[in-house]
Amino acid sequence: MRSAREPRLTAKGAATRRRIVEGAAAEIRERGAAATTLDDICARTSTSKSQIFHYFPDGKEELLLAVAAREADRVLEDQQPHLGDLTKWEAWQEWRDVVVRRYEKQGVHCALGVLITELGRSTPAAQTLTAQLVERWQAALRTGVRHMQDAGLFKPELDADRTAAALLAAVQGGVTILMSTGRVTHLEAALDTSLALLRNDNPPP
Amino acid sequence: MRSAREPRLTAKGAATRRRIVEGAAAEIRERGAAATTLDDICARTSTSKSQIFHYFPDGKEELLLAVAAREADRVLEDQQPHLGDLTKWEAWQEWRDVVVRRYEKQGVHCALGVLITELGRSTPAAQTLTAQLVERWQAALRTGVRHMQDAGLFKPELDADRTAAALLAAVQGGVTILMSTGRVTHLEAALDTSLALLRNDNPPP
DNA sequence: GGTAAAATGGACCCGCAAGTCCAGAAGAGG
DNA sequence: CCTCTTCTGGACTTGCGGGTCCATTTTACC
Repeated sequence: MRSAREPRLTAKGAATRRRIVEGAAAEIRERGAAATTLDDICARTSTSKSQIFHYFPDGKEELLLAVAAREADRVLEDQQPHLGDLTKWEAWQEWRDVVVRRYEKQGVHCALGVLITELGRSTPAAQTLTAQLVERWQAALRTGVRHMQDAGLFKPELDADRTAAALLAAVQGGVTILMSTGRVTHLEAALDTSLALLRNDNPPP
Repeated sequence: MRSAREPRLTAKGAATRRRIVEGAAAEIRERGAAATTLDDICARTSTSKSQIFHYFPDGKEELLLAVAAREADRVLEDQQPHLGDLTKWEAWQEWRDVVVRRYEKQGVHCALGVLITELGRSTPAAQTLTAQLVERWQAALRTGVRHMQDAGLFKPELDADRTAAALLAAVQGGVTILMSTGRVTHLEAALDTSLALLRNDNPPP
């Protein structure tokens, strides 16, 4: 992905760049993307604005995009290994628990949620990023649904893609409400209800 | 709700105030709350900043809050009469259709979604407003679930509040993904899946 | 019609935050 | 060591946007 025309980074440079992205992510989690200034990020990361523009020539937008990309990866990583191995009931339950715990712990401080909603609509690059995250996440769930169908644990008539979409929406809705109200109950209810559907539709043995 | 200490509004004044709120809502729908400036609103509504501060002495925050309150009411109104009369299967289906159509039409331009996510976390007043909307919406759904239980159409063991929470999360998640991607498929999948659960759990006649 | 309150226009102020610049320090590589 | 590149600090510029002020017009009401 990295263009060959960019200046090569030395070890120190790469470390600084990483520090900036980390610090920016933390700041955004705490205060929101719009409320986070470059000076805040400089203060937190012990850098100066010249570094920010050195590593992110297009300024704030480029930095925010880098943060968003990193957080998107992290969202999926944090659900592993369960998300990649949804082959039996226990795995689904564990996945559900991991998701709930992750967001319960993060509470209202969800950098990705902030970025999607504050920056998602504004730039095409951010929209693409969001769309890719949705697609990757949904694909993992879809694969899980298919595994269960192959194992005879989910009804074969089930539309795997649609089911994955519904699960993803359940998570997303629960998280959105969590971010607004600070309560994790909706996320739990949404996930449990969705999983209950799959259980009750369980084909007879 | 209106304090007695505020200056009394004349007919013209009330009209101007309304115009400002409408214009602000429209602008926010199109560009987001953070990107909307008071000058934008002035230009669109043919007013000057002095009027904004005349009608909203606390400035932008107060105006945004007024917009959010109005949009919150509107969200619920737009779901009527179906949301208030969820007493049979057809009503649920009609409600589902209304919700999908409403957001399909609005597309990514959801002022409330924007406000909840961009302003919800920042101020206590906004958080309260959001919490109230969630509670009112969920209460309506909960009442519907109870009606169905009383009529023997939903299982009596169902937790009405939890079910309502799951439905609300489904809508919210679908809308969030709609706002990010422009596609209504997740909203449909989430709602249909949730309703299917209730149908399949249908107690035997 | 007179007067007090409300409504309006628009110039103005001010601070903040994004972005620029350049000089100098720290590394890499021979 | 010499030199070229990368990295860093921090002062500076600039524009934008929220908020203020006051003079003027319009409306309400007796």
